[in-house]
Amino acid sequence: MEKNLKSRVTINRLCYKGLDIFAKKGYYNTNLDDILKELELSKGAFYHHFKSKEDFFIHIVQSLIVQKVYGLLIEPLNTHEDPMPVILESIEKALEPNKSNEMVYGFMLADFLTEFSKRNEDISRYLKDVVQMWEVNLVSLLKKGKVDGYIARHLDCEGIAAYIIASFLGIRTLMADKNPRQTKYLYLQQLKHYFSSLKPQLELI
Amino acid sequence: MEKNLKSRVTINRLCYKGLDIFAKKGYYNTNLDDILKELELSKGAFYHHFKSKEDFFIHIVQSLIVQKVYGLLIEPLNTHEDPMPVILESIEKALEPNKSNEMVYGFMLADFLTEFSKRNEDISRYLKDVVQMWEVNLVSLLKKGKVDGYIARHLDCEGIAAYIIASFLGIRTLMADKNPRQTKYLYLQQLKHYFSSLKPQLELI
DNA sequence: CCTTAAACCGACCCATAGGTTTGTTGCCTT
DNA sequence: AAGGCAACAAACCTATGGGTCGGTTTAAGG
Repeated sequence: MEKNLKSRVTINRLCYKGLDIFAKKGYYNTNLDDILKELELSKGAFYHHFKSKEDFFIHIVQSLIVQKVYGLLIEPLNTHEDPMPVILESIEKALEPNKSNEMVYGFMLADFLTEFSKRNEDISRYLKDVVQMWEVNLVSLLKKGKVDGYIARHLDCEGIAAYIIASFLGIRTLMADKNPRQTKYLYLQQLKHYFSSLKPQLELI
Repeated sequence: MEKNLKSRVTINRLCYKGLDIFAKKGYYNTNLDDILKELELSKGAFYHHFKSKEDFFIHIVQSLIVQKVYGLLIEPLNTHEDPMPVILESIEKALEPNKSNEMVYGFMLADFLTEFSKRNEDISRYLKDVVQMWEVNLVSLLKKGKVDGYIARHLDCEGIAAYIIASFLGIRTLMADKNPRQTKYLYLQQLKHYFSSLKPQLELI
């Protein structure tokens, strides 16, 4: 195989498998051999492509995680309809278990955020950037929704966005145990209910 | 000093300082020497009182954390008034930074839950028990609130409780960065708003 | 071909941190 | 007062895991 191509293939295999295992077991609870063994690669191969475990993970964040969050939570927001059902649907999709690989229950931003928040400020920053990207887009959509008459005028869009994000990050903690399907269902029901309370009271106009 | 008393004093000092540092830096990012150095104690002292680091933490959970959660989030629920302001106030208190020691922003159940969820099933179980204790009491109070006419009849108390807990666990992740006071304020505003949407619609009766 | 460098191998290094062991101090009982 | 055991000190052991380094294979170019 062509050198350059082979290199990219190896890097890709490392990143996907890395994210898979990191998401399942956590970053600090995963050692490189866990990943390398499954791919039948050696330490030498790894350190030829990445300068450290940390560098490796940052690469994963910037390629795979950003892309995942963007596809699941941000890109769908690009709409001109009522924002609330759109947000609801995107969150529902993001909480679905992923069939293609065995990644458990959607994605893992919340877990990584907590795992790194006290241990690695650099990685934390990258992860927070991803969340902020989501937040900015949420706020923007909510404000548009306000203008379009889908959301009551007196409400605070930053607050709503923070609340949505908080509940989303938190529900993944609860889904880790218990009946995840059930928990997810209960959560979405309440989110929907909360959303409906944000509508303008038409009779007051 | 009397032997038995001295023993209990040392155990107490270890637990308080341990929880303090664990909460700040995380369990796995804290080594025993970090704790022992500050207390001017030795490994020998530690392993005289606890059989392992894990055993130590479980002891902390069962004594300090349970007590903290109980005092902040459960005991206040023991009321006959409108449940919603009571819940709101308890959460507000729990998110307050602790002045007496330097423990940052209330308590740390969410952080520990995530930290252990993929690394130590035993400890996870103890922590989940604490959350469940909260949940049970929340549900119970909500149901009473329904009977007393503070909450609309058609609503699902389990769902509401799960939603409250999820948003509470998640907001701590957001408070770790950004402006914590501001984030907390925004969150409480929205929680209040969500609560107000749970009231029965009087005119429909 | 035959050199060169990228891609990779795998043994090795070494810092970290949980846990052990041996020894010392001092209260408490008899 | 003397033995004994609880409470601690501190040197030591050892597994783990990130990172290194010299060597080997393989593809690209002259």
